Amino acid sequence: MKKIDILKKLRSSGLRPTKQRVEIAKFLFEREKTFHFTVESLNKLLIKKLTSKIALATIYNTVHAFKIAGHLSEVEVRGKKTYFDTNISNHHHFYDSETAELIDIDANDIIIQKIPKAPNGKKIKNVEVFINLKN
Amino acid sequence: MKKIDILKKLRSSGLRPTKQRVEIAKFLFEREKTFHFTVESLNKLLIKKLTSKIALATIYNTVHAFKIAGHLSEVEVRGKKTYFDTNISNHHHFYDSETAELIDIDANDIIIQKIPKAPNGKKIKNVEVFINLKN
DNA sequence: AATCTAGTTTATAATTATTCTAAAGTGAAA
DNA sequence: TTTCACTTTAGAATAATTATAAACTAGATT
Repeated sequence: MKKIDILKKLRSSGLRPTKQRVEIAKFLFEREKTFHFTVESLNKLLIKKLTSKIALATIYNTVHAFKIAGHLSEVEVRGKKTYFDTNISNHHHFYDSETAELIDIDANDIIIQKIPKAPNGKKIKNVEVFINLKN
Repeated sequence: MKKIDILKKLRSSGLRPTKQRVEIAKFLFEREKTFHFTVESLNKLLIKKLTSKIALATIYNTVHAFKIAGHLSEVEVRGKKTYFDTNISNHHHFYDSETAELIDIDANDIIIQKIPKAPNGKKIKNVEVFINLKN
């Protein structure tokens, strides 16, 4: 994803392309593979990469704004920190609690044959499968 | 579940049946249906039910001890608070984010046809399906 | 280009869930 | 009934996240 596309992405979702947002967006979206992170891990990586520091609160704000805009998804993992994923397509996860690491599973690699009806007036928003790993 | 069984349950898992543990165990396990709760919600309910207050730290300790002993399971829901479930059999959940409510899904009500192999030297510990609901 | 302004960033304080601490209390073995 | 390892307790500490409010800035308006 090129700089011009980063700007487009931000503007089209109503986010003013500030210096900080552009830096974070470049870091997150200019990559081939999907990327899993927490705000803390992202902060550390940004400190290494950038010369000027971005305030932690800004990273929280930005990640949240990207999530609202649909550019990031939040992953259903229990634990202290919240995980985010640059893969916003419908998919599933392995979770290795030893290493606190997430691995994407393509939606096509899991087929659910039988599923219950949603209760009383509710609808199914999405189905997420979690495969917890051990050694 | 009767009082004598509560005592057995505690003793057999190496937990000294103190006044507080017995009260909490009675509250949690003397019921027909499975029960979902957070430490906060449990605390509020216990305050209503009991005459003497149990320290919040004790509720944390006890719930944790019950979980280690296998009498409770911790549910994988993203969010600030940790959810526990008196249903310790292998099963799945609906999650209604509007009401922050969990509903059990019997393991037999979901059949997974295809599942990927665990990565490099890892094994599958368990598979948990989450069905997120909307209105 | 200078001005303006709503939206943004920032440092720091506040909040919230949870864990830690260490002193006082207690089940149950001897 | 004495003893002691295990528990409970109140309150402090920790850690992730959110709120605050002052300073800053992208981009529209003049």
